[in-house]
Amino acid sequence: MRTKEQHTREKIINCALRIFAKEGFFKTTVADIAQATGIAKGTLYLYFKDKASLYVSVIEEHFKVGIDYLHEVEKESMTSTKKLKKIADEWIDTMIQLKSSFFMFSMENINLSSKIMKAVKPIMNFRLKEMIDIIAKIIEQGIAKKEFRKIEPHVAALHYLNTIRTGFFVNFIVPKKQIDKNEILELFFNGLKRRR
Amino acid sequence: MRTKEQHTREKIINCALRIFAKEGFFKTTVADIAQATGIAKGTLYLYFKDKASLYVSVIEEHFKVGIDYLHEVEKESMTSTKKLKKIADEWIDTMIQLKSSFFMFSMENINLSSKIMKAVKPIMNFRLKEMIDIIAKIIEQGIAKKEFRKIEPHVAALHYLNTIRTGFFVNFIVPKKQIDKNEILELFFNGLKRRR
Amino acid sequence: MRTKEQHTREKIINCALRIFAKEGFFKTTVADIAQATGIAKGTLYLYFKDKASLYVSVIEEHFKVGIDYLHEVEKESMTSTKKLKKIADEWIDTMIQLKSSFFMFSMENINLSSKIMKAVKPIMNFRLKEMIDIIAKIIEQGIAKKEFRKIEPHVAALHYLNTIRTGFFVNFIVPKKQIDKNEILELFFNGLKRRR
Amino acid sequence: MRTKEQHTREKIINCALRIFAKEGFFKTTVADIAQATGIAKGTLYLYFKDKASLYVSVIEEHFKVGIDYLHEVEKESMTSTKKLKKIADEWIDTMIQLKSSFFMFSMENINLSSKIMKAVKPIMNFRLKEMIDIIAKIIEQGIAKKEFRKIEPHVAALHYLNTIRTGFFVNFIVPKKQIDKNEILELFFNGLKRRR
DNA sequence: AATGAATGAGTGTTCATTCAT
DNA sequence: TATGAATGAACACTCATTCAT
Repeated sequence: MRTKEQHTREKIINCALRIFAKEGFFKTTVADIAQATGIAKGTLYLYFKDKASLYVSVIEEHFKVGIDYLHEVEKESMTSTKKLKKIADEWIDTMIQLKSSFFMFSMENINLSSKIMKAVKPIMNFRLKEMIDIIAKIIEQGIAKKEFRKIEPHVAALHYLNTIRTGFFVNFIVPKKQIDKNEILELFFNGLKRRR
Repeated sequence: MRTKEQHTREKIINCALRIFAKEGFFKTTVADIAQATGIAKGTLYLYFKDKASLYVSVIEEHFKVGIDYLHEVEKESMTSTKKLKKIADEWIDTMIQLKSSFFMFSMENINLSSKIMKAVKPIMNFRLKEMIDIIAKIIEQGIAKKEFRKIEPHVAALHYLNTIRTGFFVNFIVPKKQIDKNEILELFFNGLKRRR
Repeated sequence: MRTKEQHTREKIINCALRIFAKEGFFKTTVADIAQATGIAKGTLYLYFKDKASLYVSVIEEHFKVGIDYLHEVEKESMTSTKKLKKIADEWIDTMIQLKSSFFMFSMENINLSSKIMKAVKPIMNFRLKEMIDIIAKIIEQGIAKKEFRKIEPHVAALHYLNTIRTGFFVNFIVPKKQIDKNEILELFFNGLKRRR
Repeated sequence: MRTKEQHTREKIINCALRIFAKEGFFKTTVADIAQATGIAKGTLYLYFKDKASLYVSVIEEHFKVGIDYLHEVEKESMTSTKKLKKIADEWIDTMIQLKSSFFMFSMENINLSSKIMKAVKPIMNFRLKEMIDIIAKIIEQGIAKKEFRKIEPHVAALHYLNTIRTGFFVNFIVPKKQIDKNEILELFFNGLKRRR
């Protein structure tokens, strides 16, 4: 059973996610988030110590959802290729909807020297490694089943995330609309294929 | 011949680049830039309308340098693979030095909805396309010479830029040196290779 | 018989006294007092209209205790000198324990122009006069019994309170530890003594 | 020659003194001080790090003026009694004008546990001791000249400062003019007198 | 052209107070 | 009676921008 408190907390995180994603940390005001959530500014501080903690919580939640999804798909009975396609499709769509690659692949900020980022960095790093591990596991299974050639699975996993990012940006940058994410994914899978 | 004005302008841009790269747009204060440049805050406004324009100028300059380098390498007589490796090496090193992937590959910000980004976006988009065109040209040459299989060169070019980005982040994310940029790049090139 | 209501009220006042004394009016939060009392913030408002009224009540109670004590000692059968010594000892100890000269002699705040102080001022004034009257009575008795020379008893009473204050502060300000309150009191009593 | 900067700084301190004295630290807003000084809020921060530093500066300045005055009077050729009377008269008048005993004798706050007071405390303590030393010196001279009996001069000095305070409060507490500052002071001096 | 003191709009955060339960 | 979540007014402080010199 969900208490009201948890509900409000989640509501704030969800609204904050959308705004942080669109505006970034600094342009986002606490007032914006409160208004979007339909609560008073002060109320937000009952749930989060300060703006930075909220940001960290949003990232943590966002990663959690992502990692849960990875686990879920990993357990399904499909070829590794299909699993990776499914995940990529889902995530690219999510990013398109949010209009932001946001945290999940926003490793940019990792180098910002501000206080906030110093707090976010270890969390992101830890979670990112978790993600990479799960993806690497899927890739290992694919190697075992001869779907892929023998490659270092962690390297391939990182490259996979990179490919998803490209799949998102292709919508904004490359003009011809006929290009779609499948073309980019094909590029990735080709790199993994066994040479005939 | 370079006037003093041009000299000051360039000096500001160079100092601003370093600070913007490290701190990001919002954390960077006009005072920081002025101090780093060794001029007064007010002076900065003689050269740039406002902080946002300075940011735009910094990006433009940064892209210009990048595009010039691309043109230069493109003209050299090497295999396309070697050209792309050379560029990737150079850029990853630059990013490591700046401790930031900064603009060049910071397509993230492209979706930020703030005023500044609205000004930056078309410029970045335009320049990014210019970059992609040159890289696509190199890839096309590779396809012609049977180095690469037949793929959409613009898509591959975007994927190439993302891969460079990943090659940079590997240093921060996966601390164990078992994964390095070359492994990531190799995976990318493999995706382009013809199947035997 | 004491109702539960009265009990809670008194408990709040006692806790508030300690906190107000240590932190002052503004640094003390209603939440602090509620927590120290072991009640909810809202409950406090069932007993006191607002923070200022609580403050006023605390002062009133504090004065009441002081005045009751004065009456009590006044009735005892001792020389006036002994009565005054007894009172001074008791009060200096209390202040040292509270680590604050607090209200009793904190006429400072009397000049603060804030709303709260406007409410507190007449109460403090009234009660202070009551105190001074009782002390003056003790002094008058001393004069009658030739313990003291003829002086205006109200003036002497005020000076007596002043002396107690000095007795407290001497602990914090004058470095040599060998000085104690008795030395200060001696200074006071000497002023009252008849010249031989 | 006084620079403009020094002038503004002093102006801020003077205005702040009046407001802090009347309202206390917490009720005083930075906006109030800025407005009274005739400058913008931001300008104030060019001269003082924050509200607390301004407060500290105000206290320091206030003590400086007081200590300078003590030194000045101490050097004059009068009896010690006359010196102490002169100082008391001057200070009580100043306090009446400021409508606040403010810092000089506001030893109350010395026990407040807030951050600000933690910064102020050592400064006040140090300056207070300086004051007490000068007054003690005057008292010692009085003892040497047989004006006063043998008493611990530092204790007497502290008591003297408290008496001045009382001399000020008499105006607020006992409205009927039957008690005035001179009566209180006389009582103090009597305590110092040698018994015939 | 260059300065840097002055500005004031904008923001994060606190906390006394209320009110539905 | 008691609660404590919710409120929002109030305030300290920052910083891009201006302008008199």
